[in-house]
Amino acid sequence: MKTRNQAKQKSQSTGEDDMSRKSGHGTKTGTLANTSQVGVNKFLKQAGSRRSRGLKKQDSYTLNCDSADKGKEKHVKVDSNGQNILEASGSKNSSPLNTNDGSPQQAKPELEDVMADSDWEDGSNPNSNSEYNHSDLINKDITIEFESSPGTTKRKPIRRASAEEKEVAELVHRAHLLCLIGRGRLIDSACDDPLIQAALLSLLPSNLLKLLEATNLTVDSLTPLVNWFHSNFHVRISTIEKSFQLAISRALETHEGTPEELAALSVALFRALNFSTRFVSILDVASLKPDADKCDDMSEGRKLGKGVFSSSTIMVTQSNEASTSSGKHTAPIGADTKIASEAPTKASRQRKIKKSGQSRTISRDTDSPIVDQSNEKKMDPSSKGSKRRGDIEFEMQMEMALSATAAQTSECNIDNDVKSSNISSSSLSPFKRLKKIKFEESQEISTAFGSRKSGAPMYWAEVYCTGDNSTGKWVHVDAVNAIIDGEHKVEAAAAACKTNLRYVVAFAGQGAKDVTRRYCAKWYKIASHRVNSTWWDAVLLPLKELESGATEGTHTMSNNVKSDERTYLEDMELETKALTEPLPTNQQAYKSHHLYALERWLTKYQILHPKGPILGFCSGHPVYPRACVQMLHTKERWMREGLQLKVNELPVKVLKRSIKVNKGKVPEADEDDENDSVGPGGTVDLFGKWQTEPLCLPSAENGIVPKNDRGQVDVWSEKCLPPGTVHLGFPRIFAIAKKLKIDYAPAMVGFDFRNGRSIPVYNGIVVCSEFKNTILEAYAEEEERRGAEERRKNEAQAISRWYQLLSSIVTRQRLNNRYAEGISTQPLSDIQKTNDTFHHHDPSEDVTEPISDQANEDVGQPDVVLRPLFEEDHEHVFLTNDTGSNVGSSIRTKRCQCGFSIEVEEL
DNA sequence: TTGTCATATCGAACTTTGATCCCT
DNA sequence: CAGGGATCTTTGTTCGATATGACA
Repeated sequence: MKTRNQAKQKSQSTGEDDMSRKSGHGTKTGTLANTSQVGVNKFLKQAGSRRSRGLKKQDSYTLNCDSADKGKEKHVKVDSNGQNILEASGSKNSSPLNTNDGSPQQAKPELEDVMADSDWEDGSNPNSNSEYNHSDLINKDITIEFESSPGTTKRKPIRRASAEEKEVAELVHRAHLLCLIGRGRLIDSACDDPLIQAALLSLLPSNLLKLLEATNLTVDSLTPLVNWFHSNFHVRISTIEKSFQLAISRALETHEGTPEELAALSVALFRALNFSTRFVSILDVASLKPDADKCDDMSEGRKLGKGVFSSSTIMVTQSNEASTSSGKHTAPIGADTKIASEAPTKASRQRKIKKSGQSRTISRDTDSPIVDQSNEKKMDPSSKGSKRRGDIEFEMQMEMALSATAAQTSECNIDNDVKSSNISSSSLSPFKRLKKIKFEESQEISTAFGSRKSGAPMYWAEVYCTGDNSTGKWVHVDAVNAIIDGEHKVEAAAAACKTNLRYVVAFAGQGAKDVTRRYCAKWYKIASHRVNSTWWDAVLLPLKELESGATEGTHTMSNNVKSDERTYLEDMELETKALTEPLPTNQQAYKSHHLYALERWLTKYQILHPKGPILGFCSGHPVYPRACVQMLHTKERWMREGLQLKVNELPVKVLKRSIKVNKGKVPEADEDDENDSVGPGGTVDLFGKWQTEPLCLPSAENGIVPKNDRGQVDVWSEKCLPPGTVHLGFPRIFAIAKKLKIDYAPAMVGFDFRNGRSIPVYNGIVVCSEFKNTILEAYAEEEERRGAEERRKNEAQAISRWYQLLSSIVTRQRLNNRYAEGISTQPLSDIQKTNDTFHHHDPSEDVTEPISDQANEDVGQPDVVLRPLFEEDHEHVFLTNDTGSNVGSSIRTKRCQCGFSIEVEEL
């Protein structure tokens, strides 16, 4: 039975649940394999339902399946799970059409269940008419009617994500995070490769090698090194090698590589020079919110390979849509409709982006080849020309990006304005060129490349600089773009490329540390896009230790700051940053801000206490620290938390109770209620936590359990137990207490909703602690007795059924013998033979033994009872000693030799 | 372009302490 | 006739979060 309370607990403990599973002592079924399976199943199910969502929109579809089942018309019905279920009219042996979705191993009974259980949407299907002649339509084309033509479907159906979809999105998010952490560690360890480090050192000009001897590393001393790296290594888009180790070696050889590889090389170089260096990466992870990928987070789709098609295919198919789709796609109407309706908006959006100049950069993404390949695959061979033009476009963009980054290096002024920091004046000319090309090209080549929000700084290094002062700090070094100490620019640059800066993780020594705070000024914007921090912290905890262990003192030993202090100082720095976020300028940001609060955005059950200090003003409204926001509850609610109100506390807030609650009960009083609802019973008094104290219930005295006015104890938690009492949550235990005449109270543990009302749920009893052992012992004894009794009953029933079975066999044989002479007498002789072998048993011997023993050793007991069956006109005779009885029970089983038995209770 | 506001919608939380019939 | 067990049915409201669109 699921009580509301339990359900609530379950929902609240989702985070911990995962943690406990992770640590191995979770639920019984919480093995890693099971957990994974559950997650994967959800995902697959989700995928299936997503695919069919388009179909679901229509009422029902019919299609001709000539190849599959010639001459038979099938009605495709799509159930809520996305499985296509076919009914072949007039044919019983129809089988599910083997479409892509749905589970092929689905058994037939299940299928029937699905058909029975699913809510069929009523469709105006003429074929369902029994008078309908099937042959008439066999060769006719099927017309599919859309409710509105694709061109006019402007308004998107607003469908909000369900809880399940959210859960799946979160699972994907988590899994993706783990993968990206794994990737980061892989790269980090590649940066430690001594061969690569040595090779890099060998390339370094001698003047830069002096850095090896540098005692106090400063930001300025890094500049020539970074400039050298920037001028010697260049960005290439694709990578050929599959292993990162090989890829980085190749990048080292060719002086070209993906941004990821180059960033790794820079890290390796810094490490070769004995700098404490981390490899830092933005984890561009799949969105935590369902369906966010397709609208605002295309990079995530890109990373996952999920959005790749949705972005690239549309661009290409847009032009060929008419020619390709009409012939092939008859079934997946919904999907095509969706694409068709979405394509224009996307294209326009991308054009918008381009116009605003945000497509300045090249794709530095490692996954770009995937995108390109998929583009190629999706493209028609005939559209090869457009691909070429795409290449030209891409080259242009690359050139543009390089010039842009070069310009950035020279004049990296601190500018919060995204556009101005990214598009320097020198980069305008290639941008114009690109625009011109785009203008000249027909729309079909369009934006396949520019659509991707690429070019965001994704990888860089952090070098620990002791500098002139004694404290030192981690310095952002983006060698690929030749930016040093530009941590404040990262957020803007990422935002310009529509990349969310949700997770920035620094890797070192196989460990990892979340350093998002360093780069993120507006935490409130990303907070809701990050996973449950409990889980994330638990994941990072061991990695953080590894990381801090690795970054200790690899630099010169002369610095004053010790390694653990270094970690501590950085933690403090990040913490400080977290606590000193600037006040947002828009009011809505205060709604869910973790640091600040406006009174107007407080919820019904919240209050400011104490009301101050005022940290500032936003549009004239005072801003208070979020820490002053306190939750309010009713007296009863606090009781559940194990708290009670202090004496003489007045409610800090009084809410009007909803009128409608009483409406149903007192229909006559409607008008009165509406007019004046503020009565003593019409209000809810709310109290803050500061008005409460630990619950102090009357303690048990003289073996009497203090009960509430309902004669029970509400056991919301252990805290709610009166002192000196224990909760014994066992079934039927109240009977023991009753029997022993020990005072007890039923333990109510929650409510269950049935018949539209809440029903209390009880679980065991509450008794005084001194009786605990007595009751438990008696309970164990009683349960044992009950168990034995149940066993005895089961066995007696088994025996009885054996008797009945064998009797009926014998009877049947006898009838056969009598009325069907000559037909297979063999079985009878077998049975008789069996009987004969047991004939030496004396029936009176058996009854002296307990029945349970008989049943175990000699289940059938046919020898005793079968013989009399052959006698005609049998009357049951219950011998006085032929009874079985259980010790301590007044029930006796009387048994006739024929097998008939009856239970009687002796008075 | 961004912020604000209104509106719509969904999910979550909260609410809260049986009645009746049938069999033994 | 008492007592125990099975069965009945599956609320309704409010609030918060979020998406969307209009407008400044």
